[in-house]
Amino acid sequence: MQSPLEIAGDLFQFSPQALEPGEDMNLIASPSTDAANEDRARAIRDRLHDAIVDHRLAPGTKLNEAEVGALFGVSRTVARAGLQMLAYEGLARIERNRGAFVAQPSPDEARQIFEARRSIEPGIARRACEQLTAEGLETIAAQLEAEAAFLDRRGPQARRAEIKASGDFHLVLASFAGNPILARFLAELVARSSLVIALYGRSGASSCGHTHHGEILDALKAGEGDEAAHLMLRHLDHIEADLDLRLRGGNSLRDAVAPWEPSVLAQNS
Amino acid sequence: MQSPLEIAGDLFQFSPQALEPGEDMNLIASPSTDAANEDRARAIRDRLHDAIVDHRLAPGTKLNEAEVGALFGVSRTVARAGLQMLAYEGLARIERNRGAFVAQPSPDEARQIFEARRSIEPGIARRACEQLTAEGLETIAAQLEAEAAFLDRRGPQARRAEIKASGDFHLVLASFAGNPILARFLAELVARSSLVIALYGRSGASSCGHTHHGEILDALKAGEGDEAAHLMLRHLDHIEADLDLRLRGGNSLRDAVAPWEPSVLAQNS
DNA sequence: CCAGCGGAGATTGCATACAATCCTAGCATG
DNA sequence: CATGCTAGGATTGTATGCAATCTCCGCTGG
Repeated sequence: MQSPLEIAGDLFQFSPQALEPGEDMNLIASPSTDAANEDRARAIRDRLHDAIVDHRLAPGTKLNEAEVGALFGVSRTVARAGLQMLAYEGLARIERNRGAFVAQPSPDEARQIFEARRSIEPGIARRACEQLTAEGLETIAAQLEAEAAFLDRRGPQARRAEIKASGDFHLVLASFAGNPILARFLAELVARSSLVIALYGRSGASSCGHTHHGEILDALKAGEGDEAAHLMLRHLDHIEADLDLRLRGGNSLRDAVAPWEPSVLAQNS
Repeated sequence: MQSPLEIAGDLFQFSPQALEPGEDMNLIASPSTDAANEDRARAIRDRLHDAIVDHRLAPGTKLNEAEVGALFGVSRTVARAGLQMLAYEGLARIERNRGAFVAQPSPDEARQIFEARRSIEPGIARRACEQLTAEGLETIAAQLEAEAAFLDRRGPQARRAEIKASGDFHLVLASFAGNPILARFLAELVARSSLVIALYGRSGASSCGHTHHGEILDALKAGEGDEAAHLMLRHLDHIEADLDLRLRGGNSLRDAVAPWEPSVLAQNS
């Protein structure tokens, strides 16, 4: 029997970007950076992050410390650190004495995620518009093309790549707003949105999303920040409207009885 | 020689809330929650978090794993996990093979922090206004009184408590906006703001801040969400205007030469 | 047939040990 | 005096071991 992790692990091996048309303009990524230089926990987090965002790891999947460690050739200590990072970003949930699982955002959480995006992303679009250079516009346009390239393809691989590219559009845009902190918040929200879509997505909203992205880019080109912000808001509304957030029968009883969302507000002492 | 950590540790001992007038309505806090129930890493994070926000731990302070572990009676493993949490929230910075330090936000980061707050906090105020109940208003009013109580006192202890209470006002308000995710973002920003004030704060802006808080509460009482949002924006502008963000001579050459802000955008793979 | 129980196996929580790296101080050398 | 070099100690990075907890499955008794 092959574990879900190994399946996702396979995809790690023959580099997924081999099938990505325009993978190299992915600015958010650390191109040749020393990112994985010698931070193995972060490398694990990055791989799992991508696997989750790509829907190669389904919500609820158990992330076994020993297994993760074995997959990446490190001890449980390092694997654990990577999993804790994921948990902090809301992509995984760690239950004491039970381990880590890919997060399963509740409908409520899903609404919160999109509300948060509506709160910050129009402002990001507006600011990006103000500070955007010619090359910045090119970068965004390139990202859009990469996205488009996947629309014409068939198969689950292309679908996954399309979802990721669609999210990356938002991240690339945010990277030009000149505020790394907001960009990080958005990165978290986009990643979690991917989980939400995996759980509650209905149609291929992505295609509509792509046209929206094109319109936003046009507004940016025209230097119309307010219009870009407005379009972004509409775009987010549209994505959320395409979700089916009715509480469907939970898979496990444990989850149904779980007291609340795992202590999101228990922040301060 | 007594280490900075021990000094802060002393304050841990004779519970600082002993001198807080209205400490028990601190809703963000987990009152009797099982928070520290059996998550010792989180407990450490909470204590250090408070110590940093209270300015008991100065920016740049070394956070030695062994020392932290000894202070809390746990092994380095657990201490390390707590420090990693702090790092993820931007309250600490971890350098490979060098360890953890209380973060020292650069002027640029400081601007980003306040820009981010301006991005999300007016919306929070507006939403809180919509959803606010009578008891919610009371809770906020109580927080405001607690804040006021510190204004009349002298001494560094009261000053610290005042700063913390001032931040808590924003957090309590956010807790009524019905979006734990945004509340968590804001909690991070408020905590980092405290660091910024420690580094670049000029006057006792807090007193002005308190009158602003009062005006915001009035707007909330009147149900005028837009006014509350506007006041919030002005309030944030005011706080930031009271900072001296001129690049003052860096303490250490190492920091001055440090390549960039430690990989905030190196998020995705 | 089903609820209750118990023990084996699996998995996590944590402490500790060792290796790798860094920092410091002292000495030598120009 | 300034610079370079080299132990030695201190600190972090990682693996591993053990105890605590959970999960699962078969058993018993009703």
